[in-house]
Amino acid sequence: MPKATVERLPLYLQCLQAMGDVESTVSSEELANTAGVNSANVRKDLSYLGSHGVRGVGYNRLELCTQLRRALGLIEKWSVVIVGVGNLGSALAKYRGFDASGFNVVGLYDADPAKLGHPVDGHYVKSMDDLELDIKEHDVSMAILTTPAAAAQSVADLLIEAGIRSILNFAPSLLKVPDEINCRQVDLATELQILSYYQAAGRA
Amino acid sequence: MPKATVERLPLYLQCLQAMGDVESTVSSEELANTAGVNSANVRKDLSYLGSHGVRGVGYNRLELCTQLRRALGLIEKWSVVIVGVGNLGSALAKYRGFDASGFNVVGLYDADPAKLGHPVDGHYVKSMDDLELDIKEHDVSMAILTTPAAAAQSVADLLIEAGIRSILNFAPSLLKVPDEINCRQVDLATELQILSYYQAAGRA
DNA sequence: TCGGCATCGTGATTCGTTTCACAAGCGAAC
DNA sequence: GTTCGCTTGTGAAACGAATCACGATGCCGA
Ligand SMILES: NC(=O)c1ccc[n+]([C@@H]2O[C@H](COP(=O)([O-])OP(=O)(O)OC[C@H]3O[C@@H](n4cnc5c(N)ncnc54)[C@H](O)[C@@H]3O)[C@@H](O)[C@H]2O)c1
Ligand SMILES: NC(=O)c1ccc[n+]([C@@H]2O[C@H](COP(=O)([O-])OP(=O)(O)OC[C@H]3O[C@@H](n4cnc5c(N)ncnc54)[C@H](O)[C@@H]3O)[C@@H](O)[C@H]2O)c1
Repeated sequence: MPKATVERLPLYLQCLQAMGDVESTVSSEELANTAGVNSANVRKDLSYLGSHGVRGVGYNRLELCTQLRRALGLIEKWSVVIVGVGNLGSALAKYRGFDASGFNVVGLYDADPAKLGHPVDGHYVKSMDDLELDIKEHDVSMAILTTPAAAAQSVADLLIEAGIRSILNFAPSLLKVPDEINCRQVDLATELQILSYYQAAGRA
Repeated sequence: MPKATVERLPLYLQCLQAMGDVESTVSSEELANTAGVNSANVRKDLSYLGSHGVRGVGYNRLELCTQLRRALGLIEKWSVVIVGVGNLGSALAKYRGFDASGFNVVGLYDADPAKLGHPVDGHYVKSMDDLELDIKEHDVSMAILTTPAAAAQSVADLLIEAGIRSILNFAPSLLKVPDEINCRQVDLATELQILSYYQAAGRA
């Protein structure tokens, strides 16, 4: 499946869920409008799911949701750990929306002894020493990385060593990871800088 | 300038800054390696800056930084407001890294009366009623939106009405904005779902 | 001063993605 | 049962971006 398609699937899912239960069927045109893309693009994307829409009618909304979830691997619930329980890490830990999307935060870890045992949203912050065993024991394969940039690479190495297969990294630091490890970078400063470009350019 | 290029410029800037002051000159190959892209791609990107590297030598690191900042519109410092001072909003408010990237948080706003006047990192949370005047008075043109999804669109309308030209939206809700408004979406659940796809697929 | 080497800048090429356009298919109405 | 209108699925075309390949060019050492 094309990379570009994969990156749109969550968007479709979100749009479909936001539609409420009123509509039982949805056309590519309709979905395209709410998602802000071209309707042919929607149809081509959905065709990769082996999805069978009904000509003249559209797609069954609930069935399509299920197919999207299956394609995204969201049928099973993923266990996730958060490493680096500072400002951002605790905000993420408190976020209720992950559950709804198919993820379950099972542990918070920090290197700072002052933070250990401190409760954050029902979880107690644990030591980095517990990380490896917890990951192996609970078969955790995803991690959210919110340490300072300087620590990010070494923590990532640790996580991979412990068996983590996917990392969502918020530290502004490019991680060097093996090919078989999935890694995505979320960089807020970068986003603002891109906005800055367009705003500065638009004014010129 | 191609969209794809614009989205890489902040990355280059970040890499160059991370190199420390040791190197005064850097080749496209070197930058490409640290940024994880192809060196021809780097050269083509930089050529849009009218940047003049020196054949046989490379680019002057500091000069290149300056050119990148200029191209991104980071010579001037942008004032930013944060609307929705909950978990995520306060984490962002406390973040020190924005200053370094060329942004200055000048105000925090929330609709919840219980939050008003509460101090977050030197700023007092203000009422939504103050928003419009503050934006106009201080010539603020960028906003970070961290309200619940249900409120996002109406808050965005308000911001645009008040004169905001760029919005960084964290709420999982597609904003409908006029063409001349720059808007970027950061959706953490989406990121995790994309990771989920690759992890589930890789295992198959 | 000159030659060789490293690296840039960029036309040509390849690749992936988006968009177009339309035949095929389905349901509803009569 | 037949017609009509709507929507899908998909080949073909257009587009944009990444990569290749190499000529042009500046530096440095002999
Ligand atoms: N806070 C934001 O809004 C924001 C915005 C953009 C980017 N970021 C990035 O996200 C990361 C976290 O930001 P923050 O504001 O939460 O910082 P923070 O300093 O509040 O939190 C970092 C946490 O990581 C822990 N830590 C440090 N080294 C560690 C290690 N080796 N192993 C485990 N834990 C370790 C610290 O004890 C601390 O609790 C940073 O890289 C920052 O650049 C944050
Ligand atoms: N916290 C996270 O880690 C996280 C992760 C992913 C996405 N998000 C999204 O970011 C947004 C904020 O998340 P959060 O966890 O900080 O939520 P939160 O509930 O802690 O904070 C939301 C804040 O917005 C304020 N608010 C509500 N309506 C408002 C309005 N009309 N005008 C101004 N302010 C208003 C509330 O008073 C509250 O302070 C949500 O849309 C959430 O889906 C958050």
